[in-house]
Amino acid sequence: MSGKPVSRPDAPAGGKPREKAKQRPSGSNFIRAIIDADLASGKYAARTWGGHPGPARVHEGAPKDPARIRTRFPPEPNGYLHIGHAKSICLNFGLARDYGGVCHLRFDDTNPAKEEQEYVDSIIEAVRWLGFDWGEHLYYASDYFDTLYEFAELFIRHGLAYVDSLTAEEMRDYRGTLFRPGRESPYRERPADENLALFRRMRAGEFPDGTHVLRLKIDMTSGNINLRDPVIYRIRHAAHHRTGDTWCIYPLYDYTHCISDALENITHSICTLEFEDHRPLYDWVLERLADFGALKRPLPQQIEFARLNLTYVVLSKRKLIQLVEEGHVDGWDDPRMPTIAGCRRRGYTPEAIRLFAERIGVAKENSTLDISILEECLRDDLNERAERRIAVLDPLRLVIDNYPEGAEEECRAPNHPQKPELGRRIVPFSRELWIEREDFTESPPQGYFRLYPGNSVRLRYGYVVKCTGCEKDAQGNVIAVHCEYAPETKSGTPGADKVKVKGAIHWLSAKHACAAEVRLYDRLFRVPQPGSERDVLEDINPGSKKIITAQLEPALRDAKPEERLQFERHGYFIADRVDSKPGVPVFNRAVTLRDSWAGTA
RNA sequence: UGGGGAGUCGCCAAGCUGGUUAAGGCACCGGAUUUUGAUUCCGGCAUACGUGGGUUCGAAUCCUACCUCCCCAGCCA
Repeated sequence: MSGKPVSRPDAPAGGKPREKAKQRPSGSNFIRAIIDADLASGKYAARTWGGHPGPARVHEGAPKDPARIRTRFPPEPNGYLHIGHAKSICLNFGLARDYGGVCHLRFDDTNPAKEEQEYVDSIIEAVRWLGFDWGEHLYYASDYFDTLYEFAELFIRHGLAYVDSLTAEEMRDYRGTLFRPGRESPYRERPADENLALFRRMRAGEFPDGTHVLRLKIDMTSGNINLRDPVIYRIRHAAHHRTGDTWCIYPLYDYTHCISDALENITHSICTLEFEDHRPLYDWVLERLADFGALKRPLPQQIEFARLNLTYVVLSKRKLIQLVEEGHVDGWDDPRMPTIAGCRRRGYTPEAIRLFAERIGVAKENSTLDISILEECLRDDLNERAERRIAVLDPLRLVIDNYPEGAEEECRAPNHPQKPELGRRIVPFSRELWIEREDFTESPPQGYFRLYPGNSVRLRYGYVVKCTGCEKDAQGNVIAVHCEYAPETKSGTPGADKVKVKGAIHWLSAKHACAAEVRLYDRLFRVPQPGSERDVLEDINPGSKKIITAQLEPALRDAKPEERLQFERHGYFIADRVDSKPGVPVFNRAVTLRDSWAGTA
């Protein structure tokens, strides 16, 4: 697989003069500090077993080398992955890579009502596309249903779990509030054998949904509500995408996740901040199981970090689903969507997303990053790699009056200005060209150095031309610009540079150019915090997608699907992987070039 | 009226076993190169670490009080 490691930021990349001060671990973060300490203390050195030694069978995929650092990325297959998940993926897989460990991909599929195979498939594709490889370590929480069940009986036998028959509403009432302790359920003191019998009947399908649950017996007065006898099993007569109708009781997250981690010998279980309150429960379950002899120490430890927030996008699953289902976007992979699939189709590279994850760091402070940081990462990556091409997005006819009619010639344009090894291609030149409408004006603003009557510019890779005037239609719209060229200024010929001009514009021979569909994408939302002031739908940017017919240079006709190119002076574009046909590419604009000229727009 | 977290430059983020000129990135501002107003390059950019006290020769780092923000009352994850 293409698990090409991203170079660490503190790895001297090309000997840049960055190591002037004393070398600091710029990639350091609090999680690495924890791992470093665990490694230094030899916490995992003694681990030699290949799975838990409890009453349940050892999971067949149990890691063979448990002493290594082991992380996991544990999505619930109930939606598409987005850029926020990418942060977690890069973190978990990155840690494993840097510490010579492994990272598991585990589907947290304990709620059959929400989960689907389609999501499993899309998640696998997304993680792979990002460039990460879990090797043999693809797991499902549902792989552990048998073990989880056996452990539950263990809790019951030890008097630490009981079947509660309160209704959901009653249970909420008994739970208390944030400020008031809860009360114990009247069913709390059911004898173990009765609980066991009831639990088995729950499993056997004798009860309808919602009639009973299995709860851990911890502390109804705890200030931490997660410890007020959390429910660990509920009855759900629903088919599961993997286990079908085998089960009608399903374990809940808090109970499942920690045990799954332990069964896989995860060393560091990294999750987001909102689970901080759950850590005591995570530890409680595992400690008891270790006490029972069902698990061995050292146990995995949960570590929380701040999830990613980005301006101008929404990342909540609910809102994303709404955008798709109500048709505000063209599906999960709409190039304006912050999903991994959307980023891919927009033209993002896995490298750019990994670079982004590296740049933003990891900490526990809630923060919102500006989307421009992501965009800049794409530019950084594509600037290096994307070949340059010419496209005129808003064509205006330019006639070179002193150029022979019917004549044509070839101009050579390098594929990359800094990388001659990438070669060059031919761009035909003739008397009538397409130029960008915004590259001509009759009344130039201060500092404008493109075409206007009397001014000269260089036609990139071609000649210097001097504007002589323009033609207008009845409404006064400019329909053609006229100019005269200086034959001695052709690029690549001796003395071509003698004439100095400030501006250089791109152009295409009208006769040779081909028309193509180009989609200009902009931010999906027009405000930094969509939905914060009004309904999120009202914050949608009505101009987030513009479809135009642009003129392309001949070489662009053969662009392969997903080929990424820079359209000079415009930005980076990708040949759409879905809609491009052989010889008829359709391009998506991934991101514009930076433009420091204030006169633009 | 409970429990759990976080506050370092415009945005992220190191440092936090006390002693550094308080890393780095992004943004921004200069200037140089440039046939992309791109890229690249060079330079600048926190006497300041939520606030007030305290300990100390010395505190972003320790103590203390306070302020602000975030999360938690699913048989979701």
